[in-house]
Formats: sequence, structure tokens, C-alpha cells
Amino acid sequence: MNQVKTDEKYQLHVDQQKSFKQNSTPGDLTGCQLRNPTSSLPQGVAGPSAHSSQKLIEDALQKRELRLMKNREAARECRRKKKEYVRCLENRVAVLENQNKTLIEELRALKDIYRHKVE
DNA sequence: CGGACATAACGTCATTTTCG
DNA sequence: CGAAAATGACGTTATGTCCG
Repeated sequence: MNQVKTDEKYQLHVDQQKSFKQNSTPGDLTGCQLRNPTSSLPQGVAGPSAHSSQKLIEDALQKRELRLMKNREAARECRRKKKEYVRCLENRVAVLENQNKTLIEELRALKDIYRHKVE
């Protein structure tokens, strides 16, 4: 339904970014696999009560899971849109190549006609 | 058959962009 | 301006193909 709309949006993004950003400091592992998954969570400090701090941790974990799930789906959608965008581009290339061929042929024919006339 | 290589799809993290 | 969404980058996994 919103095909064109999303494509336009994607185009905007791509135009803007130019992707000259490979200096994202590969120095430190940007890898994902085994980072402490709870690193951004409240530490298990000896708090007011073991129960409430435990609940904090559980809440944070739940929040994280929700965020990961949303991002997972966003990534899927993003890839889908990108593939669609690339397909559109490839299609456009094919169309333009055909147009180009036709025009070249037409020009050749016109030149032929002209040559016969002046002879 | 099985290992080496290529490719596609995925999940996660970091960063950028959008929107209220 | 901050939260949420979108996207780039990177590592992992699954699948297919080729070749010895």
C-alpha cells in the first residue's frame, strides 16, 4: 500500500548518508556475540532489600528483551525495504538500458536517411 | 564424501534519523 | 530535547556449489 512512500523515504536516507563512515573505530570489538548482556542493568548491590533489587533487575531484563525484540523486527523490515529498493534500481537500470539501445538504433537509422538524402 | 568457499538471512550493538 | 525507530557494521549460522 505504502510502497512508493517507503521507497521515497529510503531514497532520502541513502542520498543523505553517502556512507563515508567506515571510520567507526574497528579498534575495539564492535562484535556482538558475547558482551555482558546485563551490562547496562542495575548491579546487584546490597540494596534496600534483596527482593526489590531483584525486581529491578527483572524489570530491566524484561525491558531489554522488549527492546531487542523490537529492534530484531525493525532490522528485518529494514532489510526487506532495502532489498525492494535495490530491486527497483535494478529494474530501472534495465529499462534505461533498453531505452538507450532503442535511441541509439533510432539515431543510426536517422543518420542513414540523412546520408542518402545528401548523396 | 567431505572440506573450502560463497552467499543469504539473521541478531545484536552502535549510531543516526525521525517525531512528539 | 529525549525516546523510539531506522539503519550501518559486524559476527554467526544455514545452505548450496565446486573440486579433489
